[in-house]
Amino acid sequence: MAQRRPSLPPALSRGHDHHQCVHDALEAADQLCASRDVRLTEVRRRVLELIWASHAPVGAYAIMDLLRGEGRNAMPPTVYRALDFLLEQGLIHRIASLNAYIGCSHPGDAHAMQYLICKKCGTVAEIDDPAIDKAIAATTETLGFALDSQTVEVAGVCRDCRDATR
Amino acid sequence: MAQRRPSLPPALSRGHDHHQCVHDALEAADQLCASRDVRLTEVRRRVLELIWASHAPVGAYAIMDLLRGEGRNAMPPTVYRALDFLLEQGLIHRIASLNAYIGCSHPGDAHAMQYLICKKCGTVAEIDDPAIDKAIAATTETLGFALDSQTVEVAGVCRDCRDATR
DNA sequence: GTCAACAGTGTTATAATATAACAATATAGG
DNA sequence: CCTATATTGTTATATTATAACACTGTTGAC
Repeated sequence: MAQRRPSLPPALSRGHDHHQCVHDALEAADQLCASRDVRLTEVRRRVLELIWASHAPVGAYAIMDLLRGEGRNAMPPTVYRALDFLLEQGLIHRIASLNAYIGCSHPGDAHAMQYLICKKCGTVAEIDDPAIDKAIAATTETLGFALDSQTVEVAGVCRDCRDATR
Repeated sequence: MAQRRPSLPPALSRGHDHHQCVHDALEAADQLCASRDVRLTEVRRRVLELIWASHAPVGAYAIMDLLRGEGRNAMPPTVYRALDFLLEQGLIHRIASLNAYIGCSHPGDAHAMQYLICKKCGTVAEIDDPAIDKAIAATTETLGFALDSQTVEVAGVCRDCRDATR
């Protein structure tokens, strides 16, 4: 039974209340931007909301199409500027291997960038495993490499998708 | 003194015999392809050699320009096909965060994809740290995530570049 | 309030990376 | 040699991202 299993990140928990996810993310974004005295304008907020529409990463041009579907005359720079802002503020992350963007599940907190990417359902779950972090820090230390940032992208099949094919 | 320091991957060892690197890589590629009964054609071999020209990753279009400089009339598909072949055979890797390609330093061996990317000199060193590997395997296991492939891209400044600015 | 300074957005054009589709050629095996 | 298949050539186009400059809205000094 699901509740007996190790606790999953919301993204990997099929039955989770996603409406709550989105609500929390926007709330957190509002507060974070307020506290930093930066402006979460309408375009930026809407882009963030569209990205949070699912836990699968969304491409910049997909976002653009969604904005256009809403009657906005969005051109690439509009979208990329919003994405740049959200990236800078740590509200979203870019998944390099997919050229796509996902909402950050714990903005404001310092954290490594570690992602589990399900090849079946497309979901990307952000995890924060100190052991991975430490292992990387230890190795770079040994090699005299000054670590700035690290990204771990793990591709595979999530539990729900494995269960579904049984 | 360099010789007293922990041993570095060749890519991060400024004084290393790079001609030897290239030679070894091509030799290994020849043997690997022969043993697998696949053809390391002239284009493919030349692309591999161009990628090995440095330990910094090279973009597909840069390779194309180099081929053209040699009188070949290379178009994008030519380059991408060669890259696809080399990727399939594990002779090169793609650095997703840079959209660029580097030679694999131990083709044929099963290995994780772990890269140290120096922001100063552009060098990318492939490392193989079992601790990182294990930490990732442990976490995915816990979450019921079936691991297919993993990429670790660490950005920072390599030892030589740090030393150089002192 | 008004105006200047700056942040944000609109708009046009283009750069950089990658693939589709089909024709031509080279290679290996019968 | 000849056919099947792998490889390469060629043209066109898709996808992702940025440059450059004009316009608009917001904020703070006065």
